[in-house]
Amino acid sequence: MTKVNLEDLVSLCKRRGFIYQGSELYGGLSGTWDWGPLGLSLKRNLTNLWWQKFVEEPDNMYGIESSILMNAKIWQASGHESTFHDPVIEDVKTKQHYRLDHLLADNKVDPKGMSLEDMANKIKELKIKSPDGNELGNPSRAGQMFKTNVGSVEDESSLTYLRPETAQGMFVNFRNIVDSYYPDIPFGIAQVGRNFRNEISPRDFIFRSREFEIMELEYFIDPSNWEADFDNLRLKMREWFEKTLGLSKENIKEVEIDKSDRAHYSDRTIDFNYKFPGREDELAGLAYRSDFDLSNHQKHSGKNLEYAEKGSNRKFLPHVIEPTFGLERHVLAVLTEYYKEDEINGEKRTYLALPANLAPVKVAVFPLLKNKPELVKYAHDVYGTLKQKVGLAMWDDNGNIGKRYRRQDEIGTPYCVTVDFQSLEDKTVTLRNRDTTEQKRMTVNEVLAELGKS
RNA sequence: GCGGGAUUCGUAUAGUGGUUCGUAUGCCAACCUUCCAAGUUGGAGAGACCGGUUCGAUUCCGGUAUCCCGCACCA
Repeated sequence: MTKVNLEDLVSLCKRRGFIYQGSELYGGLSGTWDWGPLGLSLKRNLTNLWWQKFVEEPDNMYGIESSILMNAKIWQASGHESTFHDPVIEDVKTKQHYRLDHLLADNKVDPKGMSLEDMANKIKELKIKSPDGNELGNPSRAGQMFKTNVGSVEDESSLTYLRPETAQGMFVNFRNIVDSYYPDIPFGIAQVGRNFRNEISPRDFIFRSREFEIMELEYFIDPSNWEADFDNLRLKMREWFEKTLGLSKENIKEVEIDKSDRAHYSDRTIDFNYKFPGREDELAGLAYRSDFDLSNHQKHSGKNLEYAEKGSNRKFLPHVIEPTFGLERHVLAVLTEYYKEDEINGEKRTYLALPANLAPVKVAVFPLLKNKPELVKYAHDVYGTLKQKVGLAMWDDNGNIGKRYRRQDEIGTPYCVTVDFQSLEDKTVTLRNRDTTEQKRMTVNEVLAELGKS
């Protein structure tokens, strides 16, 4: 198995036009990434596959797209306004920052519900020192939500945030979906969207950035049998990783999150970790959120969010199971999984063994020789036909045939079609397979059939 | 955010207080080439940014930005 290191991936992504550093021309902006044509194509293919599997295939899923700017009250109700601003305190000597609430918890004080001042006072009162044994200074909050103002006046009343998660968009539309469709429980609301978090230190290429996309599902259930629903979703997620994306079992690890690390309202949370280059970390998660979100919104909005069961008098707040998928992390996982090296005639070859439904370019077409107009002309015709039918096709007549194959290998194009002299006589072309490098001679129609299979 | 290191053509690198910043590869063009990075010729392309020292700075110094490694943070 080929071992990948992150630098090789970053270099390939930049060189071949997958992913660039954000604002690069002006020295960059930490934690932002710009997607080039191939990266975007890969990302969209991935999103489409996800949408197909989790939204279109089942018949109880409702896809939505909620706005990034939302009423600030939503972030109060969800608890983000308080918990997404981590309280920290400074060691006056080392200038290190420590989590204020964690220090208190370590000293057997429950920080829940305490204001920043209360917590700081408690530190003074108990004469708590930093882990290095130094005095602690002023408390502050490490803000994780991007603030902005809606309207022309910039004051408290116009303040809101760029959403730090997509989930609330689904919860606040729960009633809309019920009113429009009145689906039977269980049903799900799904969306793919951008999120913004002012991370302290974005790291590891696109793994942790300040602006990122999440593919997410809120599955509304009857709480009486949540374990079964949870397990079904867990299996479905495994199917997605292993069957749809073809990620190998050894690279995916399910991790049960301990009660102490779980949100207090959750009875079960699983992380799906992937073996990224140099580290194993979270790719997706599955959390049982109980009725935490709906009951909070019911309380804060004052609106009744109960679901009235059909054919009975029962009314209840559905519980929620939430599968979450980091889109950029999926791109990184897929690149990691399919980055391969082998040898052809003693020369190293780098290629992306991407499944055809993920590959940014499905097929490339070349004339065997560039300086023979009749070859070029016919190859152009073939290219035109394929492009019309397949869409994601690429033309290349640069250098020699070997170079073109290698170039396509590196961006993961599964098939290359070459027009040679025999093509002019019998209208056949060669179809070259990326992974085996084998070639088969066939007509253009047969090529289309072959492409249609994958 | 803290500590350490780094930043030179797209990529990977070399070297230098003073003439035109070298190389490989990639890229572009021409020629050549009848299937896996062949060859020839030509071409474009670089010292992150802002200051300071100096007659002169890509080189030395400071700041900023970004990246990498640790810590911390996040999930």
